[in-house]
Amino acid sequence: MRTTLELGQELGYAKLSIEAIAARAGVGKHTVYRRWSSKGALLLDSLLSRGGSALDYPDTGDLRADLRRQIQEAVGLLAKGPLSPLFKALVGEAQHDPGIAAALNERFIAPQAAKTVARLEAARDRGQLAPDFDLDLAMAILSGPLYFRLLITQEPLTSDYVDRVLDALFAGMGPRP
Amino acid sequence: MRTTLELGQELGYAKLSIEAIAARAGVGKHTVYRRWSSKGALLLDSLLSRGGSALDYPDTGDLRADLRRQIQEAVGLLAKGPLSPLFKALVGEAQHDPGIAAALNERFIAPQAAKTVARLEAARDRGQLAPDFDLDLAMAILSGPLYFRLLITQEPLTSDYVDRVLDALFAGMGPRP
DNA sequence: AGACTAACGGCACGGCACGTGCCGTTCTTG
DNA sequence: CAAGAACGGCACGTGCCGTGCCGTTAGTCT
Repeated sequence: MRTTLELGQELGYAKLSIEAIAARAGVGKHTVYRRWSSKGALLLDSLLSRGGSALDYPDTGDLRADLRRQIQEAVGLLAKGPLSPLFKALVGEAQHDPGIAAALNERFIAPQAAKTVARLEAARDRGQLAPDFDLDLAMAILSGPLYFRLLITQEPLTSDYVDRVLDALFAGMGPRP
Repeated sequence: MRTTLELGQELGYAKLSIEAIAARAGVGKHTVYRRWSSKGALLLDSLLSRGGSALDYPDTGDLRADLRRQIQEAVGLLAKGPLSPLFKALVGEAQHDPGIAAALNERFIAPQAAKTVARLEAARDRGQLAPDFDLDLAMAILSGPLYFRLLITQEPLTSDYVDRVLDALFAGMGPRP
């Protein structure tokens, strides 16, 4: 997995081959195929083994600050760090490999989304949010524009942009009497 | 281009090969390579030749209804139609091919986004929106969650979901005295 | 301790699609 | 009507795929 990330950063996902990974790692191809059914599955595990756990939510009581901090951290890892191209390529791979799509969702997207929703829920329970607000939707409105920038328009994800999304979200989310 | 879409729907993008397209079309490979530099470029042109133009905005004066109608139409084409898997695969391809990413943006995403912004602008000029509202951001908040569902969580894009996103957007967008 | 077995690294193989030559033919253009 | 470009067809070398088959190593069980 270490070699996968190394070679992936050097060559890019498109030119990355299991053959080259095995050779560089000093390993037979069988040993790779025995554990991973495809290049995508290998990359998913490789990426999750790095920093997948680092994305935990703080709960300082200040919802907006907590959201901001966690998102900035995720953006730093997935959109700015050296692994960003590989993560994007993995999402790309998910578009034509249902197995990868399912695994990516199950092991990364869904847990991450659940954490966001849980944090929103905590805030709602404390009366910081309108009780009828759709938390899943709020999560999507928060994440959606960021992934949109990352994957579609490919513009840089500045922290200013994150703040603007947060502003917009809270403008429609605040406690309504 | 017709053969590309046909074969693409049959085999899926991953198994689609220029070799097979040329053979099915009764054409030499040179003839394909002369016009398109990659499978992705060919698919982009093929997709744009279909229904790319059908996504124009109505302007009935009712902003919400117009947005809703245009989005439902786009969703029908890109997320529900038979070309949906190919469109998703193209976005996937853009993740590791900067040329495709640029072309996709320039020829599809940006024009579409510009239309949305223009429609919002018209509404703002008529006083239907707060004058200080960030239209580009509004567009992203509208599109983002939809692409998020389409590409990331891969859940179905129901018209109910579209409506909920619209609701959320307008809750934070309405004219503020 | 020793025997058994599963996993291993290395190598070779057939298969496929890539991208690019070269052929002789057909179509377009001036 | 002549020149040249574009064409369909075919073949080639290349790279990686996924899978066999070796002989060796490492872990397990009694």
